[in-house]
Amino acid sequence: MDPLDPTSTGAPADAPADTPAAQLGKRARNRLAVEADILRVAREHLATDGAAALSLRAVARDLGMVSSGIYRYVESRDELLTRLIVDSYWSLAAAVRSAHDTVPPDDLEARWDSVGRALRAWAINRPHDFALIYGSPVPDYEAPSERTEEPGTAVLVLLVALLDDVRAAGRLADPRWLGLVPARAETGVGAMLESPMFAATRLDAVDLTQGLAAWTLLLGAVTSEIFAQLGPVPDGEALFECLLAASRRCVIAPVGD
Amino acid sequence: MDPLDPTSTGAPADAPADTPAAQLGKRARNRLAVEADILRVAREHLATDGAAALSLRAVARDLGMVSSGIYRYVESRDELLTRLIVDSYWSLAAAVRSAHDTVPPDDLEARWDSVGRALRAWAINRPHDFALIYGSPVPDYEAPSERTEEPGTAVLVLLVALLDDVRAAGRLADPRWLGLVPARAETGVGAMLESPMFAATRLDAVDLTQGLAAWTLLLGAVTSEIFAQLGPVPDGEALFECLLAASRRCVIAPVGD
DNA sequence: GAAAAAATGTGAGCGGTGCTCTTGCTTTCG
DNA sequence: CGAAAGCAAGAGCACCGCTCACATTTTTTC
Repeated sequence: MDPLDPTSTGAPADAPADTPAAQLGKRARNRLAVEADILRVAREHLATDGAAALSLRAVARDLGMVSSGIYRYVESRDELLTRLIVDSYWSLAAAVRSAHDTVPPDDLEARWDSVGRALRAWAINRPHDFALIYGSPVPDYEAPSERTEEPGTAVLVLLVALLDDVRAAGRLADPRWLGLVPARAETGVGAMLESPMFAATRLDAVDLTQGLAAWTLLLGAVTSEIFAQLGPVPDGEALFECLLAASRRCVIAPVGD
Repeated sequence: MDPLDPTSTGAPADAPADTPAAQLGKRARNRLAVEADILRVAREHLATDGAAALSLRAVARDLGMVSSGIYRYVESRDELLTRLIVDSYWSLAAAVRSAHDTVPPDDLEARWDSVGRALRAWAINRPHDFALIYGSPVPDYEAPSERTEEPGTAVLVLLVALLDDVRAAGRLADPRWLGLVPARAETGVGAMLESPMFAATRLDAVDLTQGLAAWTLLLGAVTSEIFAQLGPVPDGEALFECLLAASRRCVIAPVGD
């Protein structure tokens, strides 16, 4: 609207140095703000009432807009759920990565433990987000894999790198500890190794299966605690430390071995 | 009522041979039939659309009754959910127990494996029921513990007995295998041993923690597969066998040890 | 057997949901 | 400036859980 700004009619594409929002028209600026608001309010509702109770009408109401108005910004309830899921994945990945990056790379045990503890801490702080990505899938809804694949595997990518470091250091636990039958491991996960995720590694099917056992135990420990599947546990943190150590042993051999 | 009653899975309550129902008035007889019908139809809806999509109106419609009429038989939607949950618990317990009872009691490994395989098979056959009891809790609803506690712990009771047999046979895996710190295990699960569930056993905190690690790994393996947390896995059964063996090793020492 | 009581079926109705469509208005762009 | 696109608002549809008043039927009680 403002003709005084000669750049306003130019390509508002991107690559602004400073104040990117100022270059956009009031319409585009408002859209960004509203989209952010929707996600923020939806997050609040998610944290207080859970995913199933998430209501577009309620979000719109909180934002002072008419119920139908929110559909200008959100395609559907499922699409909002997808945004929240992607958001949660990134949040978890960031938490895990930042915790992992504070420990020295050569301390393999500490790296595993930091990932496990960060996962548990994140899940305790945001149980509904945890349920969103690791709980039962929302019925009649499946997240579009093209949007969730990358953030969803971010944590696994980090663990695969760690697993490869363990292998490179010759510290992989003896597969016989887990009673692993190589042939069965091969048929079970062999094809997974084709994934680009493992391109930079020298892991084989047995290594990967060990890693999956450790990850399954770790995630199972967090899931069990968050969903209270065992009822009230006296000291959840102590129990988790036990299970964390057990999961660590699945992949990393103790020093005196 | 008989917990392992096969009719609890939803078979229509036809009058048995000895016809105890014949002694009741037509009103009481009809009530039993309608209650069974409701549970059966609700099960079908649960299997096709999931728990979140379960609708009392739809169940009533399928039964040819007016939507408000169903409230003569069901207190609320949550109460119907509770019935389904209790039903699922018993169904799982029956499946696991019947599988377990077909193997000789002195074959400890086979007993563990049979439990694990029965759990997985049941979960694959009835994924929504599995999600109902081991998935994310339904928001704004918590199952009344007085109704779910007994069926919910039935599988654990069986595993605790197995664990105690493993201990009695001197076949418990070395706790160092899992890197267990006794003091931490004590604080973590010590108080759980007070439960009457462990009254007939001689298990200590370390034994129990080992068992919890095994159970967590086992349940995590099934959860991961049912909820497809790892994406498409080439051969789910082979992978499960690997994880099943790993979970078994958490509690039972291999023979040549 | 008649009357009272309890259980059951019926329909209207309340407030909530996701979502669509139409109607105007404002901003943006050629 | 005018056309096009984006937007707010409201009405409306079909569904949901749940309540209530009312008529009917069965059971119990006198």
